[in-house]
Amino acid sequence: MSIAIKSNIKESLQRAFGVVLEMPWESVDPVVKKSQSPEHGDFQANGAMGLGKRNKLSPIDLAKRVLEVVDWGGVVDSAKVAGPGFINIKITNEAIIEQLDEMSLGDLGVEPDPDSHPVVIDLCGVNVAKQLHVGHLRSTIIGDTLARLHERFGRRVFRENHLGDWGLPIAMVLERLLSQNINLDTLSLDELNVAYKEAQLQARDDVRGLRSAEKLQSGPHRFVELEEQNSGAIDAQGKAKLVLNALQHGDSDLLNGWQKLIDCTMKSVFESLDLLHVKIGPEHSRGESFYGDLLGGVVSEFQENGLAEEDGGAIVIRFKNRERPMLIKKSDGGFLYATTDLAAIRFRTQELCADTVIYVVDARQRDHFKDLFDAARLIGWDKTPDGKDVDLVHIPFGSVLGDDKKPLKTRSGSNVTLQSLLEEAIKKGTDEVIKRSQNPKSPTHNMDEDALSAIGRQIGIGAIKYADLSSDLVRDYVFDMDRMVAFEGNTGPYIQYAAARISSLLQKGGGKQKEAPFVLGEPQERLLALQLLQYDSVLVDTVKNLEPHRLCTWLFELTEMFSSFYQSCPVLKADNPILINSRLRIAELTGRVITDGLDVLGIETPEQM
RNA sequence: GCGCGUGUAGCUCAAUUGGAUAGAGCAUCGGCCUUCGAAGCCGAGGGUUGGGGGUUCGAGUCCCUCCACGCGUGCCA
Repeated sequence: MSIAIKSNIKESLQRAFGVVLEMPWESVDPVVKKSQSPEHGDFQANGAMGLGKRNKLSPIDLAKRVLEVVDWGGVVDSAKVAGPGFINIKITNEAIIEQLDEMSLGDLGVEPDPDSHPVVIDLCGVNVAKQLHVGHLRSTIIGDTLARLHERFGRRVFRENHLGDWGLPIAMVLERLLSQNINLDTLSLDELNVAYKEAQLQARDDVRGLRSAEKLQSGPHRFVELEEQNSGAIDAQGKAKLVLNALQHGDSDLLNGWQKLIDCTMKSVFESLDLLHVKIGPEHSRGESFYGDLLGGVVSEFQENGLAEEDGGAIVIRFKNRERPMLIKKSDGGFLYATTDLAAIRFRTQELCADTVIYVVDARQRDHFKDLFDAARLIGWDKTPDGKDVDLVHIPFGSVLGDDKKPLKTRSGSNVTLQSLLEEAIKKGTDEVIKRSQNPKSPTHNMDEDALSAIGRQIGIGAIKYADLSSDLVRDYVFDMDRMVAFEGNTGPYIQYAAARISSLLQKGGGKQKEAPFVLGEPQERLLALQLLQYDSVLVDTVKNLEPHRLCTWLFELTEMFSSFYQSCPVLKADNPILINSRLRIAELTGRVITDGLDVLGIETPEQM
């Protein structure tokens, strides 16, 4: 793969630097990178500058001497010293073709990760009794993409949907529904949600508390349920606490009702998740209730190890380098959200034995996860039972904003439900597909309505997901449906479109060209080939940094290069059969890579659109 | 107050982790459908990278400082 070419170049240079500098070659880093622009060759080595300075040599002289002794092993066409000591390297077409061949015959150059420990990804974060809204969008699709990315390398992944399914808020809504004699079997999520809000209001006695609660935006449960924060409403809360207490002691009637609330919520949630084309189902639900019985043990484990202390009746964990402690037990004996997360991190690292635990949660939870991870390190849950170090990672993504640059809301000020958002995107996608199918020259011309709307869904959803994943995750972004579904430029549909053109081309061209020799005559062919060879290293780079936008940017570049190639290099109408077959095979490989890459992003690739 | 984050073209965003002339997409302007899908291609203009200092062969990137905005900050989740 490109890795092979790049690592060959790197090793050749290491040995050459080693000879010139009279030092062990393994310790030399020639800093080999892909060149930014073709005029600087295919690869460049920047190591001569730093090495020259450290060894009191002129970087340019050093680079020149290195080039005098280097043995490239046949992959390099030319190498020149430029500027202050860059080495610009152009590789031979033969080397590109050889790697391309290998990539095409194998698994696109992707090498499996041998790590057998599972990866845990905490994502989605549904709250029982609430619809999914735009706040859940990012956690869900980023998390699913990171899961797919690891799975692409053969890793085992646990998608953990850490449901907000336990605690006082749930007890409150259950208490209210029961006291109103509402039939839980026929309950809709809308009704449940209304009851939830009413229960919140009932439990709140001061207007200021209500206002401040309304100002809070929505998102995954772990940072949104502050609506409970209030000082009064003793009565309603008192009743709810009785219900909670009975629940915790296993009252079977109440547990039965509680389960119905969950079923009601999740039925609707899974409909939305299905539309979103993410692999999250009932088997991924492991909510707060799962950890309910473990909380007391977690607290005492910290206490027994001298890592937690009593303070004003509460139990806190203190950290050396900061004032803020982590509260893990309230003075009234209750446990907190942090306690549940500690139980979860223990389960994930000690029971599931994951060596990577990734929390895809809003950036506002930074402090919480810093505390959580430090606490886990204090007690040793940063190692698996078999002694492997665990990567504990928080992916702090930014908020979704409306065009007023404030957290996205409807005109009436309520939260935008995910379902309505998805439906709008699907409608736009479908309208566009139908419009284009009117054209008799379009391959979609004779398709029936169902087929067209299936494609419209893939396009609309793809547009939303690509828009979300294609920029740096930590930044807030403005949700602009029109821009996302504009389908031009750096968008999901632009990439899908290229793949659709490729499948048409292959259909007309009579199928795949498995063994056809590659010919790289035109510059567009060469550029496309070099880009294709980077697929594996881009995936590695993306998973290493957990930054899906790297893959997006690369796929967009690949698509641009293909479009440019396709414009200037006739395929089926090329001069001779060798060229035709070569270009068909390049197109086919490009199509496979686009489909594979989009799949990692959780985006479908329609055959026609 | 303290902590964290963000600031790049009119707008939305990149920048291979310190590399060469800061790149794309929208929008604007100009070309290309009588050859494989124009959701496309080719080209043009557009920048004091929030300001100021510093580190070095080299800084959007690292350090200091100031500014603007956002978020968080002990018994909520």
